[in-house]
Amino acid sequence: MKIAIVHHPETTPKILAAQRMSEKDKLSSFTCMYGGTGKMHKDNPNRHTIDILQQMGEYYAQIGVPWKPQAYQKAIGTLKKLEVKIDCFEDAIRLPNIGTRIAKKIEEICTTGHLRTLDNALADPTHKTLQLFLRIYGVGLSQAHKWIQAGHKSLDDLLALPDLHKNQRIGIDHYDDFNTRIPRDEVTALGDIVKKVAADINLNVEAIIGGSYRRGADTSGDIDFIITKRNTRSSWDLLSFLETLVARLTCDGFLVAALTVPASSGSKWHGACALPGNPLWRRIDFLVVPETEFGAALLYFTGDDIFNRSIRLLASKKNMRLNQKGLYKDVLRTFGREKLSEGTLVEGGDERKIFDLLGVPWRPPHERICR
DNA sequence: TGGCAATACTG
DNA sequence: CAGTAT
DNA sequence: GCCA
Repeated sequence: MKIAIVHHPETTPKILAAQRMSEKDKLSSFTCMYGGTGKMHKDNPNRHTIDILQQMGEYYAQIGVPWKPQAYQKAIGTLKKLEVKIDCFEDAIRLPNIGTRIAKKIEEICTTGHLRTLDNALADPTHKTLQLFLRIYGVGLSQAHKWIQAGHKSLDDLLALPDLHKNQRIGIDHYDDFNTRIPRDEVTALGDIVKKVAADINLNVEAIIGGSYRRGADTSGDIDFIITKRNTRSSWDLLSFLETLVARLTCDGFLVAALTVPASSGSKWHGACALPGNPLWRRIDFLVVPETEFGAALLYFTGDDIFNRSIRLLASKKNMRLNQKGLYKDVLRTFGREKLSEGTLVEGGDERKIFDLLGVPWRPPHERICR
């Protein structure tokens, strides 16, 4: 007897095509699929709107409101790509990542020149103090609030405290240093010193500068080093090298403070360095990675953070997981998306392959500026 | 209306 | 663990 | 705050 093959409605070619389209549409909403150059031309017609929304987002971040800052960042990302001025609710609301609330604010900004909610917020003297304290390395909302609650108003007030944590004291002592942008040329010069010493210790080691520097920025907030060594399969293989490197650079007077040191199985070192003859302390981070994780580490340390979050979210939607060590597949999660299994490693060594496996078009670092 | 990245180090 | 950092 |  012949068995009739009946297409289930959802498997007809037409429907399948439609489903593929909807898959594609879903993916197109991920920032990482398009990236951005971050080049905000001085003539961007929305620069004033962007500036105000930026402050509004920062304000929410500073008072610890969850998720809104990210929403503002995404909205700003949309405006930055435009070449036309958006000055009314109707035009704004059509744009991706701009909903009712932000569209209203855009209209207010364009008609009055400012945002009343923001003006009120920034007029609050307590908030000024909060902003001051939050820019201390090692100080977050929780600590800043406690200090404000206790009546402290200045960095000098804090320096008089007997129970400051080690890193907090460094953060305050070098408050201005750490909050001063580093010109690209200086990052290059600082990097050359590290590279020279690294090569002197072990020729199989490669040290590259990631972060905003790799994205082509002309100033950076800190220096992010990714260090790898040929034929290594675990970051443990690099810990002794890192120890030697840090010792040598400290001895040379280049490294001037250690803020965090890797655990026995760890991989990151945070601290400060200074160019000979330059009194400014600069934040510097080392991430040591085995060759097998180099691509994932590079992706992670190149950022920007919006790009990272976007591509990691995309991975998780595909039942995968992306972290600084690699891309994993078959990750099991609960209905609440809580992770149940690590998944199996698919790729870690090659940055391009990770893009490919995720279906994300490769883009050079300077096109990963999404904020 | 629920989800929004994922992980390392300090105290 | 909560907090801070990337 | 925005989006699926």
